[in-house]
Amino acid sequence: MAGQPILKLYNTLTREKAAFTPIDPTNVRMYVCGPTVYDYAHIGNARPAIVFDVLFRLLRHVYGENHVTYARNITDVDDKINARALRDHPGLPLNEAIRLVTEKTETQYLQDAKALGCLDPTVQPRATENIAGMIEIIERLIAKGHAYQAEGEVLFDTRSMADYGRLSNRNLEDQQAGARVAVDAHKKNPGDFVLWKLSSDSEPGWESPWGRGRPGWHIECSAMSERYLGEVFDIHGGGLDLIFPHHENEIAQSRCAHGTDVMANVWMHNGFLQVEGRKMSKSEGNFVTIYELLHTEKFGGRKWPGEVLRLAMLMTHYREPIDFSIKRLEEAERLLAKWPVVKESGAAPDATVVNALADDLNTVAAVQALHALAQAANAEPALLATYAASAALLGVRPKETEVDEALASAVDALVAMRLEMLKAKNFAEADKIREELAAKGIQLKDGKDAATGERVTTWEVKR
RNA sequence: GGCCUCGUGGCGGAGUGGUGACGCAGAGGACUGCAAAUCCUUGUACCCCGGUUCAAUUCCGGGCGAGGCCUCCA
Repeated sequence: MAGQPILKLYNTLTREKAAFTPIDPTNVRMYVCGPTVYDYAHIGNARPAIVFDVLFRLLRHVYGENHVTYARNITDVDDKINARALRDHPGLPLNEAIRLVTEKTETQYLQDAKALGCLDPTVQPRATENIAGMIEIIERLIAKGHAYQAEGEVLFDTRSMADYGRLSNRNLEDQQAGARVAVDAHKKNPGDFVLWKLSSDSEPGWESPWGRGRPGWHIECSAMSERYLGEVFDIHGGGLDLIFPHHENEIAQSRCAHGTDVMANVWMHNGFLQVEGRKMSKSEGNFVTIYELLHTEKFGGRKWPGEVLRLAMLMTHYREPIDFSIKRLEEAERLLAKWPVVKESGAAPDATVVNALADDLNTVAAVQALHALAQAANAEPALLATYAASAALLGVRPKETEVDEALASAVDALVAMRLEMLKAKNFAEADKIREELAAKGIQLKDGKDAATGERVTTWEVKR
């Protein structure tokens, strides 16, 4: 990896930024908590998808495309899913209703992620396909004295782990001091959490040594990360809100089951977003899904391309709060309008862009550097290859398809016709052509030939 | 109540103990038949109150404001 930048990442575990050293440079492993598939993903859900997609791209650049494993789970067992299934498909058997909900939601999520320019993770495991692995971990935890059965549940015994709470910087005493921890009589300690709970006949369930039941919330990630990334891996990511209890409890389960000092070396958490200066919530009436932004006119009275949403997200550092606003989206769109659409070139990306990203994913600086590069490339086409490779690191401006040849020659013909009309000072007809093309999303750009002073017209497809 | 984050111009955002990065928008100009695109020029800011200091936006303390977690919400 000679000549590659030193990658620095902020680690929630240590609360500082440090140089990143992979356990195995030929297989860098990252796990990110994915969606629970019971409803459309909202714009807040888009943030980790985009942020960790950029990290995935950067890791692939630094360590090689085939030397990074990125796992993002699909949580398809959850009581919210059950509730949604009962609500939406009351006539169907529960299992079938659940399947309808999870399949539909998962498909939508994958479409959303694609529209946002995210690469597919290496693996996208489903919770329901990893129940056996979960049961195995729970058995190990019981055998080692870290879990116990009580009233139809298997619970993790938080007191059995000396340094429980390290990630979130909490101790059990503080938890008890606050009066908001649910106290259940059957728990040994208020902070103990469910690993397995029995299901009634009307609830989905799997056979286990403790009876027919279903897993607790956190255990799926322990099982799936172990299966695909091993007992200890490099990076674990997710939203800020997952630090406690989700990630704390994942760590407790995995470390106690495996007897390791850490679960993942680096823990990364993206900040939250607000919408137009207020927190996003259904009661505020500013709750907006990715689907609505892409396909409806709910936000700002118009649709927004996924690429605009993506860039708007990357204009702020991932750990900072974002105020998601129309103004912000408009700025992102204006920037993109100045950036050429290009095919990946295979050239080396710009060092300024790479170094910015290598510094704890400083997408702000990277966007600025890319903007400067785009401007330069507009003036000097030789720079386009570098620009293309740099844009690809951020996942913007990809040319998916070749320009339609028929369209191109048709437009060229109209442009030539317009120039003739202009020579004849037939402005009305000439402007009509310009307007008609604009209505089709084709922007004409008049310039002047430096040598002859004659009008030269170029064009590009805006949307 | 406990733990944690943030507060720079209209907006997005750097940064520093002592000359107001940069981008977007705005304004003015060039170009144009008119526009768009492009190019040039340009104004406006460091939440409040103390303290340290020759000097604080930058360091320390206290407020205020926004937000997160402690309630299976990214």
